Amino acid sequence: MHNTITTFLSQHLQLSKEEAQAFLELDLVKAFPKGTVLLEEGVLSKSCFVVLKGCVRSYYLVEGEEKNTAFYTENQIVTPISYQNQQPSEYYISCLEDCILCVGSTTKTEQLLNRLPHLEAIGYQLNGQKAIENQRQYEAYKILSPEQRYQKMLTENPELCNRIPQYHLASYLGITPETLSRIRKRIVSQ
Amino acid sequence: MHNTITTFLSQHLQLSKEEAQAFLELDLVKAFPKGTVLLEEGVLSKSCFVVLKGCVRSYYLVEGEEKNTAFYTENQIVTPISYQNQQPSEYYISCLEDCILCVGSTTKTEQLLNRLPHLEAIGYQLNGQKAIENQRQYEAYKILSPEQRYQKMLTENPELCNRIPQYHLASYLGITPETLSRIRKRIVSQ
DNA sequence: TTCATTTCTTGATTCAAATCAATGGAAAGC
DNA sequence: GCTTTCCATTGATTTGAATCAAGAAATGAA
Repeated sequence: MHNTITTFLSQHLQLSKEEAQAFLELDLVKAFPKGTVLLEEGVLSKSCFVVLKGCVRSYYLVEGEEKNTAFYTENQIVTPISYQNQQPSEYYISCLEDCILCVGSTTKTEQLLNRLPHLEAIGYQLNGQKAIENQRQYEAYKILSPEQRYQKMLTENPELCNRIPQYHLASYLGITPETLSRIRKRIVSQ
Repeated sequence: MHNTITTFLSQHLQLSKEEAQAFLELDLVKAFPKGTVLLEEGVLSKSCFVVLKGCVRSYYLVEGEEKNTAFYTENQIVTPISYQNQQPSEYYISCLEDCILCVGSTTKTEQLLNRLPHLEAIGYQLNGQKAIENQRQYEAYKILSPEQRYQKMLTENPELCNRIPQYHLASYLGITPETLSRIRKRIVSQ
């Protein structure tokens, strides 16, 4: 387990051994079975997460329909808007698979920042990257047709396309499962 | 002019007089006539902007069609992705109206950060806010119907709806001008 | 293995927005 | 002023995705 965490950390943060140790000592890692709801609509988020193993999704509930907005897999950071702005969440987050997550809270983050002040600059960078990524995704969604969005997904995230049930993928792509099925048929027969 | 800048600054940054002075001394403010292209596809962006007066839009050129992705008006910050990651831009930015802009460059930003190191933390915050804003916009676009998107625009940004030609607004909303016209008709007759 | 549940596919129909085409108005240029 | 160009509206038609409705396949549990 410690190994998984340090692997993740080294990929993102270039920490010294002491620094990595600081992370481990905070005891942040927890396991969650498939289906666990990590955050509910209307609730204040107390935690952010890093996926060490498994898959997490976020989704809005609109007129009884779940609308997936993101999937998070190994080494990805899940920071609910509600966690950042301390407003009630507008969406849900739940585990698509059995998960092992690094769970962060404001107090633990504070402790960490106290021990490792230079992490603040890294957070700065991560926020900037996140802003860019969100903008790109938004623009790609607007510009591309459903079929093009699926093609993009296929090339950029082939593993995810196999890992996730199609109806979840369809919801994420903003189409019905039926339409996704037909798109796939079209692509195969070309 | 200086007044406009200091007004903007005070709204965002809570600067001392000395700090505000540092901004002014860098001579960042320029005027651009309507139609000026501030950034072209394929080009490396050398500048970021703050709109002091006027309106700026960003758009992709897809198969000869302009697809608007954002409008920026007074006091809004325009940071091209290309400026941040120093990759060729995938989209255009141009002036919808005659504009007065505060123009930032990497060298000027450096000078500023040298004089006012505490601005770094503010940039940190702004990045975080931007990330949230982008995410919300993306999710709203996915969840809402064209009509709902227009309604949202109307309530959140009524001035902009009057300020911008409808066909630009339609492009931004991801619909044709004809459809927007029909949506407007529907709403009025209710 | 069998049964049940969940997920995916296929077909027929409906519906909303795009497209095509024309007209009416407003702003810009002379 | 008038003309021209650009923009908004309206109508008729087409199109692509949603919906409705069955089945088929895969997955999981007993």
